[in-house]
Amino acid sequence: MRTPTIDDDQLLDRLTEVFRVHGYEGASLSRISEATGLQRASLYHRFPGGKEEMAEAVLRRADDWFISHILAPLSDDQPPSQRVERMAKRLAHFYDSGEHSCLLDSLSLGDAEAALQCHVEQSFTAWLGAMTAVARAAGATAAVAKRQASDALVQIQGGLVFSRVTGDTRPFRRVLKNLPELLTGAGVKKPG
Amino acid sequence: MRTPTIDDDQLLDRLTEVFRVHGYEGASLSRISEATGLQRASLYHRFPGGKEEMAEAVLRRADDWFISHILAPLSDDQPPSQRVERMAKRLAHFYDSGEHSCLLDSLSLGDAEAALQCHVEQSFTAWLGAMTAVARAAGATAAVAKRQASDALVQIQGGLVFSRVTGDTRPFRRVLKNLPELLTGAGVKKPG
DNA sequence: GTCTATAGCTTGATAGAC
DNA sequence: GTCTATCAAGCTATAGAC
Repeated sequence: MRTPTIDDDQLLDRLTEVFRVHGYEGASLSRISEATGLQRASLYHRFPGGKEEMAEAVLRRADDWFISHILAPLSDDQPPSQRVERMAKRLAHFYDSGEHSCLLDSLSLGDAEAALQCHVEQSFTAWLGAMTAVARAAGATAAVAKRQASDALVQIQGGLVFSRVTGDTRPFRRVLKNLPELLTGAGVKKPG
Repeated sequence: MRTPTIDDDQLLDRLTEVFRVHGYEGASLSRISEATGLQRASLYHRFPGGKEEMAEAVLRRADDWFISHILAPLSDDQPPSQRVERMAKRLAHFYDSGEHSCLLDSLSLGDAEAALQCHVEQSFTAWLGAMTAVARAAGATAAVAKRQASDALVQIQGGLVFSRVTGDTRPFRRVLKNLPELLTGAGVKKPG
């Protein structure tokens, strides 16, 4: 390389934030260039497919992180309620306690390319499936588990919308706290 | 007028849909022109302030409808649970059972003008206030009522996001059905 | 692997005819 | 009150130097 440059991880971090905050259409190359410190042509060197490839790369990496840190631990051998508690804790980190909106939500609005929208839907479905499985493991029937998982995703996404519009993250944090009960029927264990 | 033209109500209908589906940035004048059948210059004749004035007009009309049809009836003299049931029924119509996303959500993303974002937040707050009041009327303390209203709004918005991403409107419809219990503690009355 | 420069198109907005 | 024609600015994308 000729001059020092930003590494892939940092680059994807910055890209993720731009897409998350501005959505697909709002994430203009000017904004991306400003956020990453790279000129247009450099961005096209890293992502020959242009803006859509950038969004796909961002989604793919978010998926990887989400699957390994949040979904996979949902099916280990601990008690279901503890698995959900851990998911809630990691979701709190992932969304910065509600300060961050959801990339899937941002990219689902409006006019992202069809392939992107499809990817978003699949990520959503994977999340739903993992939560359904843990609800089943906690003893729910298939139908009830599916309903509980949908309700959980509804409340998580709604909490994030609420935070974005009002700036008040308390409802989102309340949702996370109530996730174990919602998904496994297990109330929070009070010591003593 | 020289030639027949679209009336204000129809025009605002079309505009509302474009902003709802595409968000503020995605609602380009080309799309608006196509959706309304009016050329750019004609749109500027109706809305001298341009795109921002169009969005403001759309928001203002949505507010009017929402306040008179949904919020005002929340504070009449019927039993609280019946007021909420009526709100749920009208929300089902307003959002076409979840097929329509929320204008407030769409306009809150990304880079709508600051004045718009402020308007969106105020509409959200008015809705919260009306639901808080009906929860109080049902006997909740101020703190509990506020929490219930926030939870209701979280679930409504989350249900709409869920519908938009997955195309499955069932969770949203379930949210509406459960609103009376959530806001007033009244289960659905089973006849007999 | 970055940069400058620019092509070609779309955007939001205006001017002026009818 | 609509239209055609146009503007300057912004957009995505590319060419080519270093």
